[in-house]
Amino acid sequence: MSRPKSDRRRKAILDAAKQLIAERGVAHTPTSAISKAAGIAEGSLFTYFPSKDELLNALYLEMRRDFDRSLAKYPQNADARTRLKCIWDAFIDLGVAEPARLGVMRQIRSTGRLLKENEQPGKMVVEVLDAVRDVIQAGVFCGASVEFFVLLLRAHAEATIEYIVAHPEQESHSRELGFNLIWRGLTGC
Amino acid sequence: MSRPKSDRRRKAILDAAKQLIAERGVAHTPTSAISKAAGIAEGSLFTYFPSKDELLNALYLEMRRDFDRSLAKYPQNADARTRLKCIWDAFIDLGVAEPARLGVMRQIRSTGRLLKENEQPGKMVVEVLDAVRDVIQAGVFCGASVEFFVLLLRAHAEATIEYIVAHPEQESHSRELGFNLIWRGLTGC
Amino acid sequence: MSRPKSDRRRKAILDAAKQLIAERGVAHTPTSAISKAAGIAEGSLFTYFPSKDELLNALYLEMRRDFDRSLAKYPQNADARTRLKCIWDAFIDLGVAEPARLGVMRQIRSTGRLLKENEQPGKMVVEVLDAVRDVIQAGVFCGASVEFFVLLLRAHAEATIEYIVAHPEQESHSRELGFNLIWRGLTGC
Amino acid sequence: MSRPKSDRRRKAILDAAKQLIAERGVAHTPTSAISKAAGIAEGSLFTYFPSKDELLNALYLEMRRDFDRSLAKYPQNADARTRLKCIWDAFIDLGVAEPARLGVMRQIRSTGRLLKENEQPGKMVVEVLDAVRDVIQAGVFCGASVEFFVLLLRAHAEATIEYIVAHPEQESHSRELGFNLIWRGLTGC
DNA sequence: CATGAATGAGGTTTCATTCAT
DNA sequence: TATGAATGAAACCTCATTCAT
Repeated sequence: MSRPKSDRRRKAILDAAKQLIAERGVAHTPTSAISKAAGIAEGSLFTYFPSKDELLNALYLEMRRDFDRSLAKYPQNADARTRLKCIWDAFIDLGVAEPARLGVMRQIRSTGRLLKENEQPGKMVVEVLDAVRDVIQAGVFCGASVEFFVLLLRAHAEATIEYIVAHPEQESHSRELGFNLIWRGLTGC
Repeated sequence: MSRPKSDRRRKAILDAAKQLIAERGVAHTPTSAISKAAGIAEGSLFTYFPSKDELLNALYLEMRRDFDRSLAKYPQNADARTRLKCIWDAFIDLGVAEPARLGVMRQIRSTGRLLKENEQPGKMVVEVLDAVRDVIQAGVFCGASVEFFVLLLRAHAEATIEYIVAHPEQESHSRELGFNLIWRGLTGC
Repeated sequence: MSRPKSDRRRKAILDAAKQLIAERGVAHTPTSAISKAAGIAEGSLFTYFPSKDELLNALYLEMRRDFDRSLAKYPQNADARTRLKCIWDAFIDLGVAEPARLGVMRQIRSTGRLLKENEQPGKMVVEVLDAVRDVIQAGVFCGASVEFFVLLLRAHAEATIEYIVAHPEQESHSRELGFNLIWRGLTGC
Repeated sequence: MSRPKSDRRRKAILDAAKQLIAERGVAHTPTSAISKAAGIAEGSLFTYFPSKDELLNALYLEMRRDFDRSLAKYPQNADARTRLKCIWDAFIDLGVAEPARLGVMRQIRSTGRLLKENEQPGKMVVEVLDAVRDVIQAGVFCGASVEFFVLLLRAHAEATIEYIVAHPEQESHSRELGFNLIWRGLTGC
């Protein structure tokens, strides 16, 4: 249970994995390639992660923590629109800063090998739920399922990121447009 | 003169592939499992598809044809809302009828081994572009990029399908809700 | 035991096999390629030859018959030099006319799957033995093994063919040179 | 730091390959048989040689080095006959010591998968060219192509080896006979 | 602990041969 | 008889994981 010697190495492995998976896909990223890219021996990888699956899980968890960290200065008491916009911006920022991230997370999720313990919702998800709940209660969709809207919101944001990555020159415009569209959809104004 | 290459077998292979990939992912679906599930010998798969990649391509193409077929009675001359709703419903119908479909298509796309010829847009994509163009020109987002909205629309629809699959009892409600939300977002009414 | 229907087809198969084996080697010449090149169905090949090995054997036999046929007008009663030169020329002619021949025969021999019955010596070999015997008895190597000299002679001739094929412009010269050299070696004059 | 790649194992693989190929031919020698005969796991073969082709290349190279090593004490400054006889004896010695060698080399060459870098001539070939050049210039064949004679010489020597292997009791006699014959052929004395 | 050679199950694909048509 | 789809035993090779050093 004692943490392995070097945290630097552990990070190097996760970084290498993230990059390679983004470039080539989980299926075409052997552990040997990861350890090589991380500058360690093939076997050493397994002193940091007992199996490839556990490495993927750790990577997933790590990336989700990034999201939660991005909400450090979250305006807990602001009105719903402000809070939602804050989450939206944080999400878009992270996605644009490292476009690989969402793709890698999706890939890992789609392998169906995420351990149960990693499926508990992160802080960002919780906050989104909260903000969306407020919005709904006030609007024409009052009574509808919060989970549904959260799903739509995430899909919306991911599509926005995808578009921004493909057309970086329209970043600020697209970011506002995307948010306005979903906000108008939700609230009618 | 000889036993003809049977369409039933070809279909059986594609069906088996679709189901197994949906359940286990492309990477964990060996051709041996596909041929076994299709009830044929391992080698026979390769008389129908020269390689696993070509099988995946054929599967992808087949599924996209389903989409285009679903637009058979498309009201070409109706107003934009009617047309968009028609596409929306067709998309949701297909997705709900076979939830695996979108996941499988995404997986195949993400393998990066789609042949070029399969990347030309299907009929559905073309029609969506058309309808969205009309909507935008009439609204407050006039001047914005059509591609962006199409991206958003697809993301929106896929999220809706995901939710319906998870909560089938709310199908018709969610379907309308999803469409109304994006429509309101787009048009303001 | 009844000979299969069409001799033309049988010949087509053997010709296709010869050519493909010459170009690509036995190991890289599947029966499917042979039947395709011969213009028949995959299965049909096996109505003419019960197995790939038997096809190779038949091909080998066929080629050896070419050698024997080339000795049709053999001057049985001429002096040893004349006879040996006649064999030499016939051998070189065949080899140069179809350089693939010797290579294919060697390949088939080296598969180690020649049936015993095909290993009996052809007419050419018999005549060579005879002629060489005469030469030896008259010369300084009197008492040496005939088989040895036959081996040397064949090796010599094959090397000559190889050289001629690579340098066709020196054909007649090389052909004489080769023969003179071995003749001088054998007889001293 | 870790278990070093063992030269013993590498040699065992090459030896196993040589023997099996000699017995059964390249085409009927799967890598699995080689690794089994070498006493290692199937996969281990590929830590020493990245592919079957590279193994064959290495084997070829190794065998050719044997030839060059056999010329260690080559009498560079002796007269042509002495030098040629020295080469002849070295060649015959190696061939007789391991009759498989020439056959294996020929097989590997005939696969057409020799890497380019392995096709540069070895020391033995160079020396033969040199010696033969001297002989020719002095004799009646003055003006003829050196390459041709080298070809003949090799063919001659290989045939001699073949005969010796089949009739070991006549080794020393056949060896002299073979050389004398080609020498007389070349020089007339 | 770090290393990288060793392992062997499993993946895709080929191909001689059989057999339904 | 001719056809070519069907078969399944290998073939070559990859890769997560173990283990000697």
